[in-house]
Amino acid sequence: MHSYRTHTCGQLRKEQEGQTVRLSGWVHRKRDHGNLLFVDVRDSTGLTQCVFSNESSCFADAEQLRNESVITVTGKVVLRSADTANANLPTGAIELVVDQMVIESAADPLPLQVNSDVEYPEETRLKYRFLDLRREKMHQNIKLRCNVIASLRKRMIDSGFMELQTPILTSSSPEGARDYLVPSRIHPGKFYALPQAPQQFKQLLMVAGFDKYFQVAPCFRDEDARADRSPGEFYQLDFEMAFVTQDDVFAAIEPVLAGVFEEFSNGRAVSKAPFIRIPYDESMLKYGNDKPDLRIPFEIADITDIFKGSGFSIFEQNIEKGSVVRAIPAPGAANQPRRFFDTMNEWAREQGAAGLGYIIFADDGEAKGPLAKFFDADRIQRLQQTANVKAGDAVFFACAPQNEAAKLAGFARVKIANDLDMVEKNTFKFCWIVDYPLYEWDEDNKKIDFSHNPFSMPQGGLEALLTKDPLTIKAYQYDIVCNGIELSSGAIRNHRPEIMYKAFEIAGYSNKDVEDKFGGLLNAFKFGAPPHGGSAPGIDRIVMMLADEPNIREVVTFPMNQKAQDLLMQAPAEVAPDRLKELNIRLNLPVEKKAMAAG
RNA sequence: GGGGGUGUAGCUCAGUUGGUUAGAGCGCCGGCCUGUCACGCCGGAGGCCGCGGGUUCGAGUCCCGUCACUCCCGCCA
Repeated sequence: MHSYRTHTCGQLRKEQEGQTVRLSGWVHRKRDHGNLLFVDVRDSTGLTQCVFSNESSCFADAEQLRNESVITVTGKVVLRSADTANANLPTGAIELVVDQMVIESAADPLPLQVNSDVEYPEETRLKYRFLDLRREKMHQNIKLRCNVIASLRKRMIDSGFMELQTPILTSSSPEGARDYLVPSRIHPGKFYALPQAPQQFKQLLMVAGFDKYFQVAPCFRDEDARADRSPGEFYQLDFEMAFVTQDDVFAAIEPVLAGVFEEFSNGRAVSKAPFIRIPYDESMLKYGNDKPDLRIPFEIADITDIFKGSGFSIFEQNIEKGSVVRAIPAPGAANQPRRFFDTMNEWAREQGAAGLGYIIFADDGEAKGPLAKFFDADRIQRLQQTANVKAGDAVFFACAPQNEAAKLAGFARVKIANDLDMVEKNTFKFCWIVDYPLYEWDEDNKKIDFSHNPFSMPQGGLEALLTKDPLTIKAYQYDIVCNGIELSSGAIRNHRPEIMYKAFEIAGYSNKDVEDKFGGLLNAFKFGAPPHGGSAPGIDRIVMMLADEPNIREVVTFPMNQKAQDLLMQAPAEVAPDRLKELNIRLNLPVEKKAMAAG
């Protein structure tokens, strides 16, 4: 006989009627009828109703059971009568009539209820994560995560990728985020860094001739958290391919992502490969950002020209100074109450804008609103055509310098869509954003800097770097976006040392700077490097979308809180003085922290 | 670093215009109950109303400060 169980709690059916079986699990819920007691016993696979009658020798013990205690019960599988069967439960045709019970582990009163889906504060959930993870929804999310990762792995391997590991203790990498540093004991004063991504290693693997690499890669970045961004660490499906163009990379990963989303979509629609491609500049204009939510059925348009000479002096003066005007349609909003428009204006001011002008096209086509008088028939027609609005719609105007106007219009588009409930539901809409600028103007430091990844191959190669205005050069750099969330960015890499030197020179780095910072990679490129490229979709975000969760912590087993603390394991923590001494580290804390440490 | 929101029982929340003894549901403890499956019924314990200060005859409620949590901005190529 098994010590703990012959079956799992989700397993028994009417076929097992009459068998003597043993189950182990948690007390999910107890229903005490005095001389008859029902206990739902739960494990990872499901629930089984166990019945204790007062004739059973373990009845008294069972009455004392608290929720979430762990028990092993032995008894006979009995068919439930028609009026007592539970059709909502997979095991509802039977029940276990218990004659022996062992309490494996008694539970204290609970800080959060496992058998309920009531909401608890983040803090409680994280401190008692082991209980939170027992709850139905979290349990399913984590199972989903496991299945998604297994599916990604299988699809990558079936496509000819090799899963390879790269170091966790490494050197500071060139990504833009802060590193997590690990002090070296053997080399006083020196530090390892945890990888922000295996970027240089995967490129080295290409130089090493492995052709197609992937990894479910942990990445570490010391940046502040967001709802869709774990503090500290997260996982990427990191991959890289040799001898590929941008289109080859897309063709390799699209079926993997589309396939995984199809597999776990639960009836929701998924974009078919190939995904549409939107140049960066176009995305910034039409959506106000580089992560468009294509579930929203309307786009932003530039209408700067229409305001020129309109007589609306505030906008005209700003346009003189270089501002642009962007139109954000609000389809069908003509009949919204005045409050809708006032609220949008207030919201815009909260965003730091001067406000949002608007025009309403009544059902009969008449233009209304404070700005309507500045629009003659010709302007009305141009506006309706350019912004794609008609009778019954409204349109908002954002007037500001180009980047600000784009950003405000982008936020307004999302807000309008949400407020008017126009975001298409039950669908995953993918797109690629392509043709990112290689450089951007760094206003703080008054210099040209890389806008994204310094390792991207410039479009036009060395020729472009030598002849074109740097700010007009595009890179073979791309993001994949789904429903307004950036899943990954990637690039065709710059594998030519002479192009790298030149690219860095334009951003103000000497050859020596490049050699000092990226010597390992650069050196590798001098011994026969294949052209290569790749990407790294964020796994946590993929699972978060498939689980339809608004927060990334809902799909991570043991996440840290927003302040990068692990409330369960009490990390980060102080360490013993002798450990610091061994590492040649002396603390120099700010005054108030010193006081706290001393106290 | 900055901004918004929240903070009342173990948990989820209510608490009127500032007014006497701060409530409910779940959980916990005790009692009753042989067909429940969110079992039911009766009873009980449990509160520095985040903390500090102020206004007031009187503060959970108003004001100031502070702390914690949370969301957002900065940041994250």
